[in-house]
Amino acid sequence: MGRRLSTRLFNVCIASLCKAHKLEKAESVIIDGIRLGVLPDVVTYNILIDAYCRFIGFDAGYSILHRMREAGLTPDIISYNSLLAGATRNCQIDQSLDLFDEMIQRGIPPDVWSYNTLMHCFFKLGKPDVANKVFKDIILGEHSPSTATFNIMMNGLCKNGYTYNALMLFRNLQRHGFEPGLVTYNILVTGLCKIGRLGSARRILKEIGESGHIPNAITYTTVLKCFFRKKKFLEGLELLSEMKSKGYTYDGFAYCTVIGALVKIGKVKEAAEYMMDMMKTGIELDMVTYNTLINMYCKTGEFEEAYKLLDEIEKKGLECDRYTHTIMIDGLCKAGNIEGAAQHLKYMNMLGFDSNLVALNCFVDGLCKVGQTDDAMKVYKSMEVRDSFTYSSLVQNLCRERRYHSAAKLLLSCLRSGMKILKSAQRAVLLGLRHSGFPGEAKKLKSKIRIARILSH
DNA sequence: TTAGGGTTAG
Repeated sequence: MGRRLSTRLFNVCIASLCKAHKLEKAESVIIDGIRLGVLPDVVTYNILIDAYCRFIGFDAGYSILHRMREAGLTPDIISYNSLLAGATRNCQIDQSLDLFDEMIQRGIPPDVWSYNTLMHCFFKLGKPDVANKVFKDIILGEHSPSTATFNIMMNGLCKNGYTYNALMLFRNLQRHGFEPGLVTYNILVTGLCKIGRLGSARRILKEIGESGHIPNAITYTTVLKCFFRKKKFLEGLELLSEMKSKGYTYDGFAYCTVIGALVKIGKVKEAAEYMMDMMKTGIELDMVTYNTLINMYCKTGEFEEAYKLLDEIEKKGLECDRYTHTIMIDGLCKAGNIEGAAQHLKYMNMLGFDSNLVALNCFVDGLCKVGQTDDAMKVYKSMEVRDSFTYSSLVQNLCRERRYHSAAKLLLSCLRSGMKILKSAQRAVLLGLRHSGFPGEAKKLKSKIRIARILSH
């Protein structure tokens, strides 16, 4: 009894170290434990499999299985399901299928979790048809489906562009007595918001209330994000105050949504208030949170604060990502510090972030804004990949300098490459040509635009 | 052990 209890406590300790990403420490605790006579059991190894899969990779997780056998222990269904989850996280379907073979061979029959994970893997690979076959197999097979089976199915359908099918499945299940949990509702709300069906999303939100569930951070941030994306700022702010009046506690995700949205609509003062709130709660800042804050400081021109955060990130052992660099480059450009932006771009390339389209687009726009349009054109010509942002920005800036013929040329090459361009950029070129004494050119351009559009469809 | 929300540009 004493021995079992200490192994359990030992596993709790290993699990919390693994959760905190401290794998080396967890390993050294295991060694200490062995010295003290507490031997790792199947649960210990299962915790390690999951952590190694999550933080290092599938192969590292799989190697724990060997260690387990060497220690004289037999992997169980949880060991295999953790490995399946690891393979699914990286969309390694071959490894998943090999694991199924291995499980059957070793006399550990896959359970409903194994099939759920397999179905999830096919959805992640963008193969909803195969995923659907797995789903049918679960329904008709010997295992009864779990709530997660339906959740993974509905989530997979939404992510693969079949949100309405997910909604139909949901209604069908409800008719058969299925009682959705908050996760199910959130999956549907997310799916509907992603395709812009705010009305339907709101109906689901109402149903959540009627079902007796209480919407959580995820529900709110999802709907909030959708309001802001659809430029329904007023409704977004109303929802925000509703959340506030309900005494709703935010987490890091919710704070990022709110701060990001407020910065976007220029309400930086309010954004800063939310930032202070967030700091008070003592939330552990991750890269996304840092990026959100750096973006806020860049937009208010407080670069010193932004650089302080960059130092803090480094001290914490975190690594800036492409968002961080893009935010810095855009911020410096917007503040007119094109030199600083160019330097940061070089620094970013030095770090190995070599094909950052968004950062280059910001730089091109920044160069135009300080009147260095020819330099912007040079950068544009050197770019391996361009998108609708690149062209829209250049065309608009060329028009501002009354260089309508160059703008027209770029406009056409954009449309001829099958990309869209901002309507306002198109209008600027056509109006510019017309009003600067080239109405004939404008007319010709209009026809060319029409043909380019037809050909690109 | 599985599933859901957050950060960048015209």
